[in-house]
Amino acid sequence: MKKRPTIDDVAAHSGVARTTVSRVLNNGPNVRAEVRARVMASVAALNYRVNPQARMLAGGSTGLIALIHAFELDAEPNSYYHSGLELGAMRACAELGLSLHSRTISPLDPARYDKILDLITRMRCIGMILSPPFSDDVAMVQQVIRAGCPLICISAGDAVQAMTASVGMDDAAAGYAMGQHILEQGHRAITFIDGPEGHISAGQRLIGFRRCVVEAALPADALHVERGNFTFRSGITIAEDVLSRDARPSALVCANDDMAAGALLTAHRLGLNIPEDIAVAGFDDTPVSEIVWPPLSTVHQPIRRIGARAVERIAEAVNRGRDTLEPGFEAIAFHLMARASTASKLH
Amino acid sequence: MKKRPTIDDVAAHSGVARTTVSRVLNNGPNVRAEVRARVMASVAALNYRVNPQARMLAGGSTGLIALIHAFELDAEPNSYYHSGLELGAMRACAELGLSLHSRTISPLDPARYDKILDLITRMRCIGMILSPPFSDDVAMVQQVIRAGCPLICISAGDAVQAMTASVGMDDAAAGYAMGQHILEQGHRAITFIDGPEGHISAGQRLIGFRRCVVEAALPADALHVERGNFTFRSGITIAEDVLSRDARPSALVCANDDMAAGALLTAHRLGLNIPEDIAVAGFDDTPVSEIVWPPLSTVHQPIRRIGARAVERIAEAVNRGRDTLEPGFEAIAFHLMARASTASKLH
DNA sequence: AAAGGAATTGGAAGCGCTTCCAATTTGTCC
DNA sequence: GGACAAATTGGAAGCGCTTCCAATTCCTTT
Repeated sequence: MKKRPTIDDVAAHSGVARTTVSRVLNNGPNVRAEVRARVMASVAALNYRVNPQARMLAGGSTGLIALIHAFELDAEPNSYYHSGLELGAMRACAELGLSLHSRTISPLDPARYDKILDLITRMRCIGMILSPPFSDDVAMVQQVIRAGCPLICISAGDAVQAMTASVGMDDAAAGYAMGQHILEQGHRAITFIDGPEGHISAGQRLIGFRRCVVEAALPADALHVERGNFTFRSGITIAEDVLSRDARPSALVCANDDMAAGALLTAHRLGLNIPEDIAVAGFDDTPVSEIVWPPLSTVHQPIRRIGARAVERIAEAVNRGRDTLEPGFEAIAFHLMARASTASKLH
Repeated sequence: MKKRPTIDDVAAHSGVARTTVSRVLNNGPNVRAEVRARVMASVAALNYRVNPQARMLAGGSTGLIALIHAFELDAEPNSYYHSGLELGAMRACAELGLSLHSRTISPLDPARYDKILDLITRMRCIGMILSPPFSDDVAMVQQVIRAGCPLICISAGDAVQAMTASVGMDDAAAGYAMGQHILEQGHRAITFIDGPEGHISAGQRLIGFRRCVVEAALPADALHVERGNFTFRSGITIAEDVLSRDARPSALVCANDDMAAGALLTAHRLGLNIPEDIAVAGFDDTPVSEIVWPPLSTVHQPIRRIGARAVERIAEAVNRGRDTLEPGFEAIAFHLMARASTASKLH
């Protein structure tokens, strides 16, 4: 029932001025190491946590972070991906006393650059998060950086990674892990259904998967690739084509779960048993993967964690007074979820 | 690029003191109607919006709202339902300058009451949202109310509705709407798969559905009811039973989408055509409903909206200085999503 | 060893708002 | 019509923090 300690309590406890505590808290310069340590000790002793509201008020900052995602007619509007990203980002914002403004913009909107710049100029947001496919739009990234807004891109490609920070799961590694899993199950004739052309994550997943196959020294024709577009429908139609050929593969790996769900459906319709006749796997571990039969093997993409990290990275940079994030990619750990849709035919 | 107007700008513009503006903004007493109107006009003219951070700081309130959901082993941890509720609530909180603390508690935890009370006493939250099944735990509701914490329950039953406010979709009306849709398609032999025993929403859906059937003056045996438990698995097994009987129904209505997805699977396995041989419908409109074949007819439950309303209601009450919400149920509009899984056999 | 500068620390003003309390106006009663 | 209470309004003190600027201390120089 006690009141929370304030910065003044910390100051009194460590015998310095409030200003000095503030400096320590904000990684400010000009504080002796000894003093800094003493203040930190007091912070710990009193279990002090800054009041973000007071900080924002005094600092005059809006504390606003913009999360931009693309509106695409193809994709369902409440997609698991976007919700997860937003929820993760929101939680992190709440933790840090920031606020999140999430906005959907069409990649075809001619005014899209202006809209984004407006967020920076008029709404004065202190940082921005771009999700795919905006996270790979070099021109847009350039504009934002030039406007002096700390920017982090979700699952960006190489070009953007060289310009600013990016977070995401290591899709190539995930593809590789899936490759290992599939090969372990004894499959030697595999079809991989890729995502839409130019989609970074899908491309990386394939690259990793292929690398695994190549390293296993399988014949070149062990792996076939088809192009899908991430939708359930495309999973259905491509699987119809693939599974009705003479030389049917024994495993069908799809670059996301929705297509895998479609493939599963087609397999059922063709009277195939899963995984005995055909193993199926996806990527992302969206809720669908447990609402299909058999439960789908997939790679869990920690999308909320990714959203949260994006916010944290921006907050760190801002606290350090930087208006640009260190270029490079930060990988968030993924997990292979081996479920019944790929259970081994060998055991 | 202009700075946002402050309360002092409004005060100057309307020729009163800052204090008076504050009173108007907080619905305080002792303000002449004429003055109130003048201030409101200035607020509108300047497009003024209070700075929630400053308000919290000065008011000394934590601005914290607790969202409690139950941790259940059966349910998937990232369920669409919980995420949606949380996201909606978070957005509303952001809008209102509040913060949300969402917490999962096991309904079996012997310390669950203490944990909840702790949130009120120690964390000093200004309001609480209980989601099912906690929203129907009369003892818990009583405790929270007695602790003087404004409480709103999601989709509560009658007993709780008499004690505090509740929001949700009108499940009985949704059931009725689904009944109308199913009857319109010409079905006269229907099986309804109910949710777990005691589940308020599932029960209401059935009640509404049954009322529709009764009003249509169909014979008593037109509607059969089976008990499911909301899981995909239970949809599969119950459908196996129901669909392999001699007198197979022509429509299978499930109290949620997950069970409907299971039923759909079973129907495929049994070689039935959907919707020709058997129509299938669900409730909720979760993403699965478009990741199955054929796309599932269902009732869209605006779960984000519900979360947002819950927060708004608490904020309203708190602003008005009340520590208890008006008992009663607030219904959020739903929409029937008629898709291919119930397309008419008549047309 | 004295002066100049850099590094470190503290004082104090204010961010935009609520709220206690005092000041002013209005209404009421005999 | 004057005294008193009630209603209405305004002044001013903070809420917990950042930040400008002045004060102090510590090193370097020459």
